[in-house]
Amino acid sequence: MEKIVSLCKRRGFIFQSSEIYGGLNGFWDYGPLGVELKRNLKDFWWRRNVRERDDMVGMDGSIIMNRAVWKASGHEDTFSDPMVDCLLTKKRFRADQIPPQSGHAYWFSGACSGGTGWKSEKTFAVLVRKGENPERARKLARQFYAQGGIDAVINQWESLELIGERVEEVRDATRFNPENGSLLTEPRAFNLMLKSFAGPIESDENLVYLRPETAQAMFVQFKNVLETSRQKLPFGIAQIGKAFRNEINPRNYTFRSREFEQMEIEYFCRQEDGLRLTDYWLEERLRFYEDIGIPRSKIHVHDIPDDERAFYSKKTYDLEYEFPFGVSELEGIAYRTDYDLSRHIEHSGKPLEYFDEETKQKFVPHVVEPSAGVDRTTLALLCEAFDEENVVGENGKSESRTVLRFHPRMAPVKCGIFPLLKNKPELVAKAREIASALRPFMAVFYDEVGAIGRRYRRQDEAGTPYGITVDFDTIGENGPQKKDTVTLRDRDSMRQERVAIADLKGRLLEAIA
RNA sequence: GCGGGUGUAGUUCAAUGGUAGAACGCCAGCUUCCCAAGCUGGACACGAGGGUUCGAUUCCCUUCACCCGCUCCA
Repeated sequence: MEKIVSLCKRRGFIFQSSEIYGGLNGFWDYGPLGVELKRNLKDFWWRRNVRERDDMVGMDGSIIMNRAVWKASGHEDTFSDPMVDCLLTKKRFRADQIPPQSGHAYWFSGACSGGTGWKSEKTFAVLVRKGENPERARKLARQFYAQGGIDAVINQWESLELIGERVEEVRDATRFNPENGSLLTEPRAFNLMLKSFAGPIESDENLVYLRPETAQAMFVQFKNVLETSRQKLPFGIAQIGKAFRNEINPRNYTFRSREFEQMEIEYFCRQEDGLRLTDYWLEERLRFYEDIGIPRSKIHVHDIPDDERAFYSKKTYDLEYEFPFGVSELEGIAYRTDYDLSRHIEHSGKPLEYFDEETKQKFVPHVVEPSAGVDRTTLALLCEAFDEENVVGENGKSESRTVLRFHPRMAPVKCGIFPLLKNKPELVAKAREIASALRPFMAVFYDEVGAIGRRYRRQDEAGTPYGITVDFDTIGENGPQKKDTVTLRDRDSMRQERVAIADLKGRLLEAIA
């Protein structure tokens, strides 16, 4: 992973956000190559899921929506979890998941160490359940106080003298660790939605959230889209856009960021088709990953069992990729039943039902949601493409070549174009002419600096699948047969072939289609 | 949020309580140059703030960021 991060910085794929000010935890910028890679991914997703289908339409919702949307969706309540930590082991629990316990609470107001004169005045407590030995409380308390002590205290915690012990009978208490009885911290709220204010006054009335998912816009605009697009069930709405989550702990490079981009589909259908369509979308999405260069063998399909699924979901598949830091989720495909539309019907009081002209039935459509992470998939593309190979040169010396083996369709730059020498005006002019001719059709990169081998290697690190070199044959110096031909170099095999300039465009367009 | 580790050039790594070095990379120049060739020249760094000190990149404190473990991931 370190090598990939380093390459991404070196070649301009990904930078730390606001780097010159020390960065910002959980935020990243995409550089010149990164933005092309990410755009190729989004464009291909859009093409495959929207343009090439007649049962899908797109939309682009606003990032900030009426707060009522998040009340209805349940995010305002459930997206903020009060958390508590064990004072002894530091283990964290969700406050609402602590089972009520009864017994005797042993409270202590401090501890001291006779030999060293060290003293602590922190409050601590241990719950002793029925049948347990009270001595256990004192032992845990000594361990607790020793944590904050000096070396001599830590090493001889068993001889610590406890201060201010008192016993209290408690019933159905939720402030003790269910595993060891240790006192927990006060509950602290962790709201995962980022807040702002719409309007100049920072009042509760003006409070708004940056959306934690793009999906809700597609539910709340369901009726408008249905009316204007004249779609019939089953049909889908697709959207690509930014979402924000105040992650407690951003980790693993761009994998868990606080600002990220999603590609989501809400595919609306009749209830009886829900489960079948969930499986259909699973296959459809696996095919997509294969078509961008992530082999099926690297994708783990996780069929989420009943007890781990959200209560409204009847079926959920997680698609996970083998990242260097572990197998982690790229996409979730969830059959969400009619939960979302029903919630918005209930909260807005507006009719969002579908009326079937043929059967004269009115009902709330069910929905299948394939929801993919753009940044996660971009990272997967980088991880999948990264390769270091040993190359033995003609002089017999072995060296390492770093190459990003992107699928040509995803590669940020499709083709490098090089004059063999930069001090020969005819070569330079011809190479520039070829670059100009290709530029309207694909991302190309013209480079005349350094030895030709160096320029090839530079493009290898950028993942450019093809290189075109204009040499003395091209300008007809070695006879008319080779005039107007160039060498076309393949990134992966490093092999070259002679290709007529006239054939270049067709060859390349076919490869990147 | 807790615990541990790390912050020196684009990258990898040195050294030092008193002028911060190298390699590779990058830029310019020369070279009929097809797989990181060579030669010459050049730009670029002590994460930030505070303290101790005559003087701090070095010692101390705080903070920020990154990595690992835990936790979390409706």
